[in-house]
Parts: sequence; C-alpha cells; structure tokens
Amino acid sequence: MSSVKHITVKDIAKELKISASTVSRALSDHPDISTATKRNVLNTAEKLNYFPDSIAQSLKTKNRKTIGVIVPEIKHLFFSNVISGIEDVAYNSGYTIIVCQSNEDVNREIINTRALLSQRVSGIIVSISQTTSSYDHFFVAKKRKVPIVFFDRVPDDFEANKVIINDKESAYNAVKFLIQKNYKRIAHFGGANELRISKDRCLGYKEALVDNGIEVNESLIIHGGLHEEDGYKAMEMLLKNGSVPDAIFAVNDPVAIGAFTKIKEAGLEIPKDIALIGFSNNPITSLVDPKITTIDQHPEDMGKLTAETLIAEIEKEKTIDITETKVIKSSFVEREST
Amino acid sequence: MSSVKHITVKDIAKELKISASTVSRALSDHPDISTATKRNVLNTAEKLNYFPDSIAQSLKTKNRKTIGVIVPEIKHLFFSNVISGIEDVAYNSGYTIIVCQSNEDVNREIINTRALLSQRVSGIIVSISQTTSSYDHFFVAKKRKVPIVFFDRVPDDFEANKVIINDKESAYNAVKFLIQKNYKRIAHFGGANELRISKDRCLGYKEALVDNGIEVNESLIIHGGLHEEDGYKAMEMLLKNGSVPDAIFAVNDPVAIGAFTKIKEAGLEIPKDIALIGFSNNPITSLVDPKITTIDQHPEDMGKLTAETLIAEIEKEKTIDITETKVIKSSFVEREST
DNA sequence: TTATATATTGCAAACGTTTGCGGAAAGAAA
DNA sequence: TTTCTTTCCGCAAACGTTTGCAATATATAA
Repeated sequence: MSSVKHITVKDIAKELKISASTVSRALSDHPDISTATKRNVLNTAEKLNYFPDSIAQSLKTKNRKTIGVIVPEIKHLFFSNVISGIEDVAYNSGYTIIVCQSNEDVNREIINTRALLSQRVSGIIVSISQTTSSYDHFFVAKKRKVPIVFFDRVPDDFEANKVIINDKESAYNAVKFLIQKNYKRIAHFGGANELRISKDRCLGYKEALVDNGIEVNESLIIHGGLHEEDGYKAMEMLLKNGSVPDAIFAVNDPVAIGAFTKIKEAGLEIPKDIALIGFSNNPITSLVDPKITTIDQHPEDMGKLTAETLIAEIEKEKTIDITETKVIKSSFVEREST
Repeated sequence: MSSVKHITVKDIAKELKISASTVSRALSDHPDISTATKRNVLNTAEKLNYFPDSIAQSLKTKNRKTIGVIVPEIKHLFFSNVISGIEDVAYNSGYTIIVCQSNEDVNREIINTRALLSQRVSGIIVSISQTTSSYDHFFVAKKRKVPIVFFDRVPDDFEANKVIINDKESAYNAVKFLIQKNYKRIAHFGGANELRISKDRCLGYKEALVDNGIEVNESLIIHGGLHEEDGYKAMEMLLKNGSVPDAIFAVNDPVAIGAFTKIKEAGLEIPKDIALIGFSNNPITSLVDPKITTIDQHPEDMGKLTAETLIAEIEKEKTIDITETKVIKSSFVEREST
C-alpha cells in the first residue's frame, strides 16, 4: 500500500501561477512577500490540504526537530514516567521524540544509537542498560556533535550533561531515619554494583551507619537484581541464615515489595519485627498494608529537566564544552512500614 | 550547537576516486558492482565512520521506515505496555517509532497527527482520547493513504483496522462468575459512556444479569472517570445512600482500587461483605490484601498485534480495502477478592 | 581479426524544500 | 524627465541519496 502523491509547494505554485520560492516564503511569512499573495498561498494550501514535508525541510535546513530517547524498558513505571515528561517539554518546544528500548542489552543499545544517528536526530537522551560497559557508541555521537544527555543511569566516565537524583544523600537520610527510630540491625538489599544508582545508594547506606556509630555488617548487605524476586530471595536467605535484621533499606520498590511478601509469609510483622524502606514511590507502596515508606524520585520532573537541558544544548549558538550534572532532590515519603 | 559536517557518500567516492553512484550501489550490495570495489567501499565507509542519512534516503525513496504512535498518556501502565510491544515488533522489522501523547485532548491529538503526517510516517497507531468525537484528522491521513490502525480505544464509525479485546464478553463472564458465587446485588462502576470500552463492559455486565434472572438496578450503576478517586467516590456514594451492594464489578483496576480503599476504610471486609473484580491485571491487584480478582488484557500482545497489522498493511502491494477488527481474548484472573 | 555479449562504472536527474542573488515594476526624489 | 529606492518576485543551486540509462572495458564467440 504505497502512499499516494503528496501535495507539494510546486502544486500550490502551479495553481497560482507563481514560483515555488514565493510559495515557500509566503508559507514562512517572509517579509518580502506581499500580504495579498500570502493570503492566496495560505488559502490554496488549505484548499489542497498541503502538509509541509518535514523530511525535505530538514534535509535542506539540517534542522531535524527530533530527539531520540533510549531507555532500558519502556514499560518500567519509572521510565514511562520520565518519557512522559520528556514528551511534554519536547511537544511544547516543537520537537518530536523517537523512543527505543535497549531491553538491557548493549548491542541493541548500540544499534539504536546508530539508527538515531542515521535519522539525524538533533539530540539523544539515554539511560544506559545494565550491560553497557563501553561507551564507544556514544563517542561517535559526540564526534558528530549531536548532544547527548544521560539521566538516572548515567556513565561515570563519559563527559556529558547528566541529570540524576541525590541517590547517596537520599539513602543516607533514609538509613539515618531508621537509626533514629532506634533500629540497629539494618540490612541493605542492593542492585548490581555496576549501576551508579546501586553503588550510590549502598554508599549512602554505609555512611549513615558509620556516621552513627554502627559498624557495617557485610552479611546484612545482599546484592542482587532490581526486581521483586530478588528482594524475595534476599529476604529468604537472611531468614534461612538466622541473621534476621530489624530493618531493611531496599534499593528500589520492587525489591522492597519482594521482601515485603516474604516477611509476611514468614509470619513476621511490619514494622514491629522488621521495618522497611523502598525507593521510587511506586504507587503500589501506598496500597499495600502496611503502606511502605519510600523515596520519591519525581520521574516526570526528571524527564522534563533532561529534555530541557538537551534542547538548550541543541539550540545553543556557540558550542561551549562545559558539562554539568544536575541533581534533583528526592522526597522522603514516610508511611507505616517504619 | 550546530551539528558538524556528516560524512556522505560523496566523501567516500572522493576518497576512492570513484563515483557516488557506485558507492551507493556498493553499500546496498548491488550485483552490478565488483566484489573488489564493494570491499573498498565498505572499508572506507567503516574508516570514515559513515552513517547513511536516512532523511535523504527516504526523501528519495519515499520510504520512511517509521511509524507514529498516539496514545492518551504514556505513563499509564496499560499504554506503556502496549508501546513496549509496538516497539518490539517495530524494531524487529526495521521500523522506528515516534510516540506522542494526546493528554486526553482532541486538539493535541489533531496537532500530533498533523505532525506525523508532516514527518511522512509510513503508518499511524492510535488509541483515541476521551474528548475526540470527530475524526476529520484521521480522514486526512486516510486520504493520503497512510494506514491507521486503532487499538483499545477505537472509533465506532471510522473504517480502519482495529485491535481490541473482548470487553463485553470479559465483563459478561466476570459478572456471571459473581452470580454463580451467589452474589445478588452486583454494582458496576463504569467510565464515561463515550468510550467504547466503558460501553461494552457495561453492556456485558447488564447482559449477564438479565441472562441470569437478575434485573438491572440502575442505582447500582455509577458512571464516573477511570481513576482511583472515581472508584473511591462511587463507593462513598453507595455507602452514603445505604444501598450497599454485595459485589462490585469495576471498569478497571484503578477504579477497583479506589473502591477497595473506601471499603476498607468503612470497616467492611472483602470478600465477605463485598466482593470485587477489577479490569487490567495491574500489578497492584496482586499485592494488596486481599488480592483482587481481575481480567488480564495482555497489553503487550495487543501492542505487538497492532504493530504487526499496521506493518502488514504498509508493506502490502495492492491496496485492498478490506478492514478487520481483531479481538484478543482476555484472561480471567481469579484471586481472593471474590 | 572482427563482432558481440558481459561485467563494471559514471552521468545526470530526481525527491521537496530553502535561500542567495539578481531583476522587474512601481513609487519617490531630483 | 531622469535617477534612486523600495517592494515584490523568480532563477537556480543545494541538501544526500537513488536509479535509469549510457558508456567503457573486458571477455567470448565467430
């Protein structure tokens, strides 16, 4: 089903017996064109149902108003919220977004950036996959001068604008909160240590302990994945070992939920036997009983800020090579599990 | 920050002292080109880090391998799952997706379709907003022969391929299930009646009642929105009226959750005092206590099927004008709330 | 050796825009 | 009347590809 012939600027020109260039200028409200012909052009454009071919436009002007987005998983609640924020500011700035998911696979991430580069996007937003350790594919974008800004899952050793939340500080405060509530044996269920977010949250956890005179007990730190089953298994392991904690700080909400489930199954009570803090403010946390204390990352704001910095970089005149990592402050959401 | 000069086919040609056309043909593995020059071309393309300009390509070939997606809200769980499915099959077919959200606003939906048409997408996937009642903007796409396929929120009176789930049947079966469990006063919390899904689910509800000898009691049917607060308010109203039901069939999970919250607040027990069935199989439903019985819509499969039908239509040779609405079978997920 | 077929490559136009430049027409100034 | 502005518009090239056709070189057949 091939597309029918589109109406072009030439068709309008022919209809009006004028040149294509005046039509083009009339459509873009160029001062050289008389108001009379402008009116005529607009009218027949309307009549013929003309749509400018933005493909041709951006070929000519080198200005594709498009930004590419690469995330690990679109359906992940956090990412879909971020994308929503990105789309919003993109829309309001006249940009259009192409979204790809890496499925946590570097190769797909590489292919995606190649595709975006081929599409001549004006900029790229990415949250890297769990399996990327080399950044060559981002370097080729950099060499091409197409701006990249990373969010949340950002590479340590790649010079670019980034936006994150204050993971370490958030973790620190959460754990400090637990300590002040007089919890002593505080466990941490973390994610893969390659991810900055996992590392930072773990760091915050440890610092809060030592700053408050509690020595870190490595047997209470369990690094697994980022999903529910990982929290479940971690809790299971601790129970089996007999080294049960009196509080848990989980790297994110799914992990917290996994632990939550196992705790209840074991007949223990929250927060009486074990307190629990998650990370993300997933809607689920406010619906379970007891409601889980967590940390709000403001994902939609993060998406907006990311898109804003990218667009600013795209539209900046001079290419000043100073990069920045902006940090959004999380909010502690105290509920019933602590 | 304007983009640096990109490497073109001409640059490769110059480097090799051959013509641009042979380079082009070599890159696309045209049989006319000798293997020797093909090898050379490939090598220098690699060396110069050449990326084909797909903008120029699609201007020339009229073949943009891109599909546009318009949904009401990206961050809505159902839609992000569908988008995930769409992206997956698009990726595997070499397509790229542009996603827009209408925010339930027709005007934005109109602007979005105009933008997609300008982008010369090969096809469009849409789930219409709650406020669209006229389909003029889709008609212009149709006239341009760019295929549209609708999913879930599909227009009644617009000829196109559509994919939906068996809403009415699903509702019918759910309510029948309640009746067989001996519930008598079954309420329905529905959405706006303009939406086909709301209408169909309500229809299934009513039919199940009459088919089983229960007369429909309009005071037990409350039409509100699709969000949590709507379910909460509906339940509140019923309690205030003193006309409390012994079971509720909600139009979707958020509404069910809202009702759930109010029921618990009122000190009533689920399912002893009131049974509850939702719609969507939102993860939340399996985490609350008691777990809520619901209906799985298989959103990711729906996304895949939608993308597949669209791509089939795009790549079909002859434009045969027969449209079809495919229906995906939902799954009933029985849990503790019934 | 000449004629014919085959294998490679190049030329140039085209896709739908935008834009620098030059030019005609008309009005203003001299 | 002539000269200078101003207003408005058209020509043609360009963006980076693809592709029909012609052209050359080489191999095969006669």
